[in-house]
Amino acid sequence: MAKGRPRTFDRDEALDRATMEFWRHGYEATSIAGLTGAMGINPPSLYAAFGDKRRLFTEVVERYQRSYGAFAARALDEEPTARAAIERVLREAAAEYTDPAHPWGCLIICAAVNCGSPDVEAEMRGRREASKAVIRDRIAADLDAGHLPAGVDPDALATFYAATIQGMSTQARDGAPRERLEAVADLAMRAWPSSAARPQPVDAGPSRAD
Amino acid sequence: MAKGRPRTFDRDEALDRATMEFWRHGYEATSIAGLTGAMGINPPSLYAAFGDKRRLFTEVVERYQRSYGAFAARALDEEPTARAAIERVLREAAAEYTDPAHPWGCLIICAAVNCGSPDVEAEMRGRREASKAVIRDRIAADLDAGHLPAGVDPDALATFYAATIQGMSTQARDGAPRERLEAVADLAMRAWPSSAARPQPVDAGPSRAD
DNA sequence: CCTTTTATGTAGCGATCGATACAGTTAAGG
DNA sequence: CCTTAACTGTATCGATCGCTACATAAAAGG
Repeated sequence: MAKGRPRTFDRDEALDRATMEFWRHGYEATSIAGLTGAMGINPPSLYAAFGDKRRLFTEVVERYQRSYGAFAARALDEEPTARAAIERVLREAAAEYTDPAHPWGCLIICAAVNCGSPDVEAEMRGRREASKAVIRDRIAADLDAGHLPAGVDPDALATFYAATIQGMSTQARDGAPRERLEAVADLAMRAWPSSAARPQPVDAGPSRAD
Repeated sequence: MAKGRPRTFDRDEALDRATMEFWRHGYEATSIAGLTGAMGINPPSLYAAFGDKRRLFTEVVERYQRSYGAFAARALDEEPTARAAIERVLREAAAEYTDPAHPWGCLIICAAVNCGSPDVEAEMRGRREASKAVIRDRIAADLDAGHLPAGVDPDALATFYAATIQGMSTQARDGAPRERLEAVADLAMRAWPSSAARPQPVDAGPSRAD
């Protein structure tokens, strides 16, 4: 089928290596030399297989969303209520953002903060806004179904939990361990509308899972 | 007194211009050409007055903490309780991070996320950790004074509010307006330990100021 | 005046940036 | 076998990076 000389490297593995580089250093601070070094290939192979740095980054980000970043959409889709869904998102984020198997924090949140290229910045901002919209819609659906008190503002609540997730990502980047992020998740869930109506035990640190 | 030729530009104003550049683009993405262009001077004047890019950035950051970033330490010092202090910090952050007079978000949080230089990253992380420690100490002081229920974990609570502030910074960067950040602040305050014991009215969106 | 000291503008340093030209290599189709 | 097409390694390209040498300009001290 394929005519010419076949490539001598595994495309998916090269993408994984590139993902780690972008995840660690961000879009701009990751150089072609750094990428080719990590991927074990030479520049012409990179450009032949992935187009250019910009397109490689987009492919990395889309791949990231389908793997590492899929837990949020999955929880929002599978859990029976918005509250359970968001609680699960926060708990899984605490685990995911501190996983020693890869760089800490979220690539979508971290990788294009200090970016000279406005369109890369805009693309990532668009993805963050899209994720926030999914949260908002899930809350709005529960509100329409009567699972939430009337008067709740889905936009405000979605912004709060989006901000919580982004703050957890920053904390993870700064070295906060999983248990501490889980404590953040617990505290954030106390802002949930219905929870104000029924008293809760005072926070006594993260719930131990062992 | 001063011997040689006096400089023809205002050092403080040049620092302000440099601050805006670093604030907008971050440490690495801000070039010497961009800095000198914004400051209205030539490279030799920059190096004579500020040392190099690294030292100029540190001076910018210290100046930032004494001006734009001083509201947090001020609130934590002036308010009678940790709760009032943190609530004020969040409210002032909502205003500060969305002020149209300067770039959105917090320079300490934003400016060295994608950074090839580990020591710049470490310096900024150190400043974030120091700010979090101030919050923790304020909470611990209230706990010791009996203003908070026993069992409260000052570290967990401080991490939560630090994450909230960092999330608000990211939301501001992404264009969230002040009122939405104030709604985030209101929701975050519902995680305050003592608030769980007394029911609160359900969130009905940001409190209108008009 | 003249010397000393500092700031300024021009012009360019070596290094690195993202991206390629080119020749050589390895496969499939005929 | 021969042509065609694709991939690979070397060796760059022009542009930009942070930074500075150098000559000139403008002040104070003598």
